Amino acid sequence: MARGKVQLRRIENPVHRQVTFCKRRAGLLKKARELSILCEADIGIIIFSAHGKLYDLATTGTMEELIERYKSASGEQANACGDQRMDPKQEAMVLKQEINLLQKGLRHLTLDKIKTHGRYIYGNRANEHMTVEELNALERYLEIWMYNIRSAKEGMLKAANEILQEKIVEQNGLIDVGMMVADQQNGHFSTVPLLEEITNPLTILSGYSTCRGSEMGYSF
Amino acid sequence: MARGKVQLRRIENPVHRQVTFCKRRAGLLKKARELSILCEADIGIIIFSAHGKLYDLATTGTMEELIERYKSASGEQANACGDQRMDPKQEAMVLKQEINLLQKGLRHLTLDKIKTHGRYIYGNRANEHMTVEELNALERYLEIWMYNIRSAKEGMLKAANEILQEKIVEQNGLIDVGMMVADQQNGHFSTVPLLEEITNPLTILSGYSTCRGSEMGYSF
DNA sequence: AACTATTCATAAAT
DNA sequence: TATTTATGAATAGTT
Repeated sequence: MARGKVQLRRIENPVHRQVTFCKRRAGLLKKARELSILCEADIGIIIFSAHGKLYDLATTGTMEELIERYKSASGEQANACGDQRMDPKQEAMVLKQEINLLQKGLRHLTLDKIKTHGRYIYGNRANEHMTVEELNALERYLEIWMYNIRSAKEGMLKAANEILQEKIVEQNGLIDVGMMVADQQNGHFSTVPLLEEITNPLTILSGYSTCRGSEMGYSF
Repeated sequence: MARGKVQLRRIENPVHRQVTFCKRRAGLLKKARELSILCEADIGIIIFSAHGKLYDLATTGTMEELIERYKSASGEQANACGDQRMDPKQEAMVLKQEINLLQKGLRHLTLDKIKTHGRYIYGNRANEHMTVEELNALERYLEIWMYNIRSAKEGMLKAANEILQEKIVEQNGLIDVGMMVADQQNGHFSTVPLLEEITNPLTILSGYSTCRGSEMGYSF
């Protein structure tokens, strides 16, 4: 809104994103309070930050009361599970099959947990069984998935390290490193290693590559 | 805001009040959507007009899910993780959330594969991003899942072996053992650990707890 | 519903 | 993190 039009997509720079989150969150809550006063509306707002922190507002009474009111007010329509999904492409087919597999596995797992109270007992499972074929397909799938998850985390860590490096180079000195870290972090980077430890960011993650399931033969 | 500063009190004129309610309500929801996109926040808004009409918005999943998440996030007090199971309704919620997480991860993975043709490139992803929190949750989930899959397969192998033993005792000879194993496995059991290696299944996972990202202190 | 004149919100800089 | 400022957005009052 100021100093340049804003693009409606995720702000990549984590510092900018955090600052914007604070400002706009405050703005949103202010608008909600105004609306509630000007027009006699009862408003509840729930905000989870990307880190999972909760911010909320209830302009009348408590959030719980608003939630109850919401449930009775909204629960009047058909309770049909609106699983509105996905692209009308042929890719949807593949996705659906994958989801089916995942959901079958999920039921499998969940039932296991319930039935055994945390202790796994083979053969004491509910009536839905997966074939060895399905288990193997799922296992292969999860391995790929896991690998990608760890790659994603690695990528994020690398990106964070690059940002840190830039900042450090910018300042051309180490005196302020501690301050910079504190400044950058907004409370989140406090445990990032110091420069000499992250010259090669990948080394931080070296532990991952040695315990990555798909590369060990087996895995876990 | 325009043509005169607004007083922060109930608008007396009912027509003005209604018009303002419409305009500002739209503005509030727009702001919420923007914030959710720009900063990867999950936002739920409940608005009751003065006459009790409900307007709502959930930027992620359903309002019910956000409410459940709100309850677990705000009521972090007495919910001491006694594994005593919740009511079926709540349990369904948890299940839904798990499925959502899985599906989000699934889209994430699928898009990655498409976009990069097998090579992972951080930052070149489609518009759906997962937070590190979500990635960690998913990773933990997949680890458990994978463990159970392998336990299941192990159980099957054990059962197969028992059948084998019976057969052997029956026939009082060893000639057919190799065939039986090959038949059971369908070529997929080759990487399953042998029984003595997994007497205590938890040890299989012990390596992970030391290299799991969420326990390394990096929180973004 | 449109249209402005204003005020407001806020991105970037400090 | 707080303040400042230039600028885009939201919107009150009008048509």
